[in-house]
Amino acid sequence: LADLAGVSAGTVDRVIHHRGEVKTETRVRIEELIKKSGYTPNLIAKSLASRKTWRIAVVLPEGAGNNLYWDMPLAGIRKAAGEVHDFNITTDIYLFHLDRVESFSEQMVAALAAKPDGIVFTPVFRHESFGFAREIVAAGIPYVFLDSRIEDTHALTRFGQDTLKSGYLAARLMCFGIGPDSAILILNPARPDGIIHHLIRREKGFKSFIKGCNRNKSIRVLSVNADITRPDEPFRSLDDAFTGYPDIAGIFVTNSRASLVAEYLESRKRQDIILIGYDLTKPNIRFLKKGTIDFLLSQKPEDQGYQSIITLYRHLAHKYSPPKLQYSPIDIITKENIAFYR
Amino acid sequence: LADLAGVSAGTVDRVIHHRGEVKTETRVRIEELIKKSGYTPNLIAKSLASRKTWRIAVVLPEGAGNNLYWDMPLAGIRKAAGEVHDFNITTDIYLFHLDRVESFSEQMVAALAAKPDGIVFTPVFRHESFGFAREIVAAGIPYVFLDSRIEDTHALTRFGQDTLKSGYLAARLMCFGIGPDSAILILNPARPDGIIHHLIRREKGFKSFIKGCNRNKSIRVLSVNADITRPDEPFRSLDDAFTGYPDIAGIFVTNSRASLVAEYLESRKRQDIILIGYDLTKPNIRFLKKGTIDFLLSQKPEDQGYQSIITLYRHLAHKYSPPKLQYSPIDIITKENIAFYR
DNA sequence: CTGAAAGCGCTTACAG
DNA sequence: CTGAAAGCGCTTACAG
Repeated sequence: LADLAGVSAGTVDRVIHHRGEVKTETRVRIEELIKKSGYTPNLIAKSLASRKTWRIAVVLPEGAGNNLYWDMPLAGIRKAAGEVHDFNITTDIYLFHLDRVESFSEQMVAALAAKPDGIVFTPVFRHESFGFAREIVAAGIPYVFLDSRIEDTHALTRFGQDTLKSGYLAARLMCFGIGPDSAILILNPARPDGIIHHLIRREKGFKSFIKGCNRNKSIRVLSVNADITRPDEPFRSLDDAFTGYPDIAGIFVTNSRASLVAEYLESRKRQDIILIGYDLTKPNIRFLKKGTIDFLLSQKPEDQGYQSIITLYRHLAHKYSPPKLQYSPIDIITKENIAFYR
Repeated sequence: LADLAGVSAGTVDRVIHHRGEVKTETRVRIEELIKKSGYTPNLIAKSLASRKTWRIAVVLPEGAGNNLYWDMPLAGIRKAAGEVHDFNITTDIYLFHLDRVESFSEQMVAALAAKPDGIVFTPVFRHESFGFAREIVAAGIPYVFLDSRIEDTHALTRFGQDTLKSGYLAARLMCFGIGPDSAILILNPARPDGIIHHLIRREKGFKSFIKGCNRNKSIRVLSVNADITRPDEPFRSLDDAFTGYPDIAGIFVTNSRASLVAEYLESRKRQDIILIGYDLTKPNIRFLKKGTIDFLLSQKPEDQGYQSIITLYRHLAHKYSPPKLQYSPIDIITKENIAFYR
């Protein structure tokens, strides 16, 4: 207690929190004392004494079904929620279905209706997300983007991956291992409504690196979009590609569905093909361990989820201002180091 | 407060902490209530109320001079120390010189003399470390190994890397990129008193993978120990190796001194050689960015330092028992993803 | 064996 | 503009 030096704790509190109602003279005196004594507030006591509580709403795609990816950020969010619970933070989670815009909108509306003090959400649907962001700004609520992101300068911060660089990195690995005079296939797993922005950037990054592939290996690149919602299309697309380009020696899958291609390669006995994909989903890990998938790039989704909550907590409780954009490391995972990333 | 159900807070406290002096009858009643109400103690309040303070002693090699590696765990330790400070933990750091056993012993003695409540140390000198470990056990102080480790079942936990697997991983990358019919050089940077145990294991892992190098590339492996404390020896050893084996196409350096080999390769205009090493030291990063070093494997030393303190805190304050052995992920770092690991 | 009181380092009304 | 009191959810002696 810095009140040993003149005034009462209440007054000291007022100057620390700039709550006015203090004579300039005594304010200055206390400020100097704080500096001189190297006073640093005890956050523990602060949190215990403050009756203030905060509610954070999280709107996230559901991980069930075949989109297991989304269980990972959720796990991180749950962990962080547990840790900040004693600091008077409660966390409410709203899950939506990735294939229905209305589901996203419903959950966002529900989250907003609860009037939270902070929001974490995944703006997968661009148009709608811009609308909601506007609403949230108008309500004066701080918010954080998780995983996806839209160009929005009002967000407190945006967690994500440098998608261009991640395509670059994939190409670097491919280029390192592939033999000369061969072809590479880029597979974009698409949906009826098109390809997600993310994947296009990864493809772009990949292509731009391959162009300058060192050691002049003379590599050709072709790229295919396969609608993964239609059962037979991926296999058929791949068969077509191999017929047209028998010298394909490497395949790059731009999202988490490399396991689909791995199944194909096994069925066609072509495990010699270099296969690179994204994300540590269960099926991907299985094929990585078998050697059918060579590399998986991972963006630490648990960590992103965890950080999104912690950042919001620090902002609410301690007025912390994070950098506007926070990229996760792009981990390179192989059969040999996967054991340490689980 | 669970005392709303019968007794006083003091009594509840006694049953929670098994402090005896409670009639069995009321103890059982309270225990049931705790379960039923889903009571979970507020750690914040607990820490604030408890007058107990703990001191942790950390004994670590000095990072100054040419062993910049050791600054990294230290950074993690400092970060953790800051975070647990409000939880009544103070951290004292004792640095020793890696090239003098006596320095290690002096610092260990000093650390022990302070009678800390927990100890983190790096048992680089095996013989002496066993002796100190015995002393610490006798004093009943919990301790944690950081980075290196010795076979000691009394340690609370040992943080480190699976050195065998890390050699394995290096070989996997080398094998993926190297052309057929070539030779690989393993360089062990040694000291006059021999090679550190660590490096031998890495070499062993590397060799065992290369043996089964896929696609039958017919690779030969030679290994060289170069005394890095003598200025000219590394370059001379490398010249000798290249004279004997002109088809060397890849070099694996078993510790953090890959930058030394990078300098050599640049001076001999042989940047075409694949170079794989360990640790994100400043010079290593520089050569990685230039492309002279192809891959660096990193064991998250900051994270290890950070975790060593947090683990000890959780053990002291909350009786947490960690797993006996904790391996860090082995990150694969390239020019393309280094930016995200700093 | 159990309760009542004081206190951890802060914040929050409420007097004056 | 400033102080004194009460309280956050616990722990720690101290009575009885």
